[in-house]
Amino acid sequence: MVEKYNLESLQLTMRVIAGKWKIQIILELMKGKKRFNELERATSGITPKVLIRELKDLEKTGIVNREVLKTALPAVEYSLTPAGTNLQPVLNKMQKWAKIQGQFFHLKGS
Amino acid sequence: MVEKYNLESLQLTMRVIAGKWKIQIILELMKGKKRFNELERATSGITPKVLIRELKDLEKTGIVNREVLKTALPAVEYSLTPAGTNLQPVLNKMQKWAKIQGQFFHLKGS
DNA sequence: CAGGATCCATGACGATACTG
DNA sequence: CAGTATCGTCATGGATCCTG
Repeated sequence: MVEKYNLESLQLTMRVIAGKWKIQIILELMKGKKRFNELERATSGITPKVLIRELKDLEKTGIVNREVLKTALPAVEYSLTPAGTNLQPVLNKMQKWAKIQGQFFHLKGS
Repeated sequence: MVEKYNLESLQLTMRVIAGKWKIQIILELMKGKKRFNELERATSGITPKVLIRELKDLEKTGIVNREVLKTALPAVEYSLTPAGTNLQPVLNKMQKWAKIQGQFFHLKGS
């Protein structure tokens, strides 16, 4: 069945989870709350600057939640908002599609 | 239910349909075969160079099909491959998600 | 520990002009 | 009509170093 699409919201949705890091972070947070440095280690190779920017982006778009813990040392925990967990069906479909396309689907054979 | 995700294929899927033009083109082609200049008019504001590049990208990733017609004047028709039409469930879920997030979801309130 | 500043590389996207 | 060529801009991501 063909639905009625809103181009803008589709593009917005893409922007919100596209890029090199955002899905990685989201997948990581789907496992549960994570501290900043846990995320830093989990997404190997990311620099603090980029991680911060990505997290702020995800915060702005309502996908992750930021919580400052009142512990001895500064600590911050990130977690998914409902909007974030609602992304699962989207990712499921994407995953399914990729699996179906299989090996004849690969970028930059150029 | 949480599925097992493959990060790389998720990112690949995103890359394949992300950007300013690709979804527009795909949505247009979901209506049926289109000639080059039809696409050019449908995606208002695009320049030939960019449209070509986007179409080639979509061809490379197996999403669109390019067919040269043997008419008096040079004519080319583009259409979706099965892989292309298979994107519908993905877009449906994205659309649904965007709708649920509603107004409190907007980029760059910064 | 969490986050910021600065500088830099690259690729996406754009404008204009031109051609088989 | 369906492309190409050339040039330019800007956002994303990266490296390194610094700080409340």
